[in-house]
Amino acid sequence: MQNLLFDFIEKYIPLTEEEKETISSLDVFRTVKKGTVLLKEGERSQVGYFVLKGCIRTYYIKDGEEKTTAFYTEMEGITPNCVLTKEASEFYIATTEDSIITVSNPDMEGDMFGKIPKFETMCRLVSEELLAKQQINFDHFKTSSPEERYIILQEKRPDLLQRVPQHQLASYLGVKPQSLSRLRARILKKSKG
Amino acid sequence: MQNLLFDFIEKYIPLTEEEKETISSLDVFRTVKKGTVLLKEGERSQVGYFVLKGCIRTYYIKDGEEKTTAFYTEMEGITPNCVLTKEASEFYIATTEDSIITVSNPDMEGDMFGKIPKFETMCRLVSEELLAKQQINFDHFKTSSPEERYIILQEKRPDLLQRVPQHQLASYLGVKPQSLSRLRARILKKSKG
DNA sequence: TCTATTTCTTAACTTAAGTGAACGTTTTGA
DNA sequence: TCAAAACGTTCACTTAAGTTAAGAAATAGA
Repeated sequence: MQNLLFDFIEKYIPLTEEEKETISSLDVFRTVKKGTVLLKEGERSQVGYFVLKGCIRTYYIKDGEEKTTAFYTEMEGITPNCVLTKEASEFYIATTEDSIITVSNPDMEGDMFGKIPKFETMCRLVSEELLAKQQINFDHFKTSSPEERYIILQEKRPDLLQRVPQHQLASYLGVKPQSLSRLRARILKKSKG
Repeated sequence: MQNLLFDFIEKYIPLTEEEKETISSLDVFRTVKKGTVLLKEGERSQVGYFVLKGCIRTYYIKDGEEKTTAFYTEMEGITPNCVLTKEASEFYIATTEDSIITVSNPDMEGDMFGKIPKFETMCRLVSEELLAKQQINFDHFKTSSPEERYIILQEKRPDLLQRVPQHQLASYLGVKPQSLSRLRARILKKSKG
């Protein structure tokens, strides 16, 4: 499992065996059961997550309803806004499957930056890359209809359609579950002719 | 004008006079007339922008129509995805006002990281912060109606409503210009009672 | 295993956004 | 300065999403 993490890091920077030891010694791996809530609205968490296996999602509760806004699967991670702002979190984080994740906090990051300076370079590169990707994602979302978004999701992350409940997908696509059902029926009908 | 840039950087890291000299020597400031296209779809640009004064926007051309997806005003910046991926840009960047901006490329960044190591820390912090903010923004967009988005924009970035054409705002809010007109009329009617 | 709960789909109705067109206003550039 | 283009609003009509409700299917827990 550690190798998955090293592989990810080594896409950005080379690691010596010694450095791998240093990372291993941090003991960041956690096994988490499906449905576990990792962060609640209102909490002031100081930890970020990285998914090695499984899936976690972020969601809001608005007017008593869950609104799922993001899914993080293998080799994706999230540092909740509240870690940076030190304010109460606006959203929840929970696993949607039994998962293996890493849990880290700013102190550990600081440690790492001291021991492996390249590590900060990696974090910068990852952030910059995610920021740019995220912007493109948002752009596509704004310029597409729900139906187009669904079709694009089918192409880009087909696994999500299988592994995640429809009602969570719906808010991810910016519509109500009923609209997602309808929209899927519409697409199916079109493809049949 | 340079002081604006130093003030921004010093929110993240302290700068000595010598370091300020180093930054100044890079000669990154540009004065740009309203409507200037800084990046075109299909180009493989290697530069990022940071707005000191004025406003720039990113837009796509889809089905022959301009779709504006983001505005960057004072003390905001963008590194287009194509700089990182080295692929052709999907979008355009243009000024919406006469502006003063900085223009930088990865080589200059590398230079700076060598001369002022703290500079990389700042870039990491800025990216991390933007990424988290961006995520929250996207979340709010997904979980709101166009009308709610407009009202929130009125509160959060009232200047945009004044300084930017309606049809550009419309796609920024995820609707057609006609819908924005209608939606504004609807809000006005409600507030009058 | 069997029940209770959650999830997904369908349907009828309401509301709002998309579309195409018209028209007055503003901006722009020759 | 003046004509052409771009812009913003309104309207009538179409299409799709929100809402409320019901029922079937899947899931989870006792």
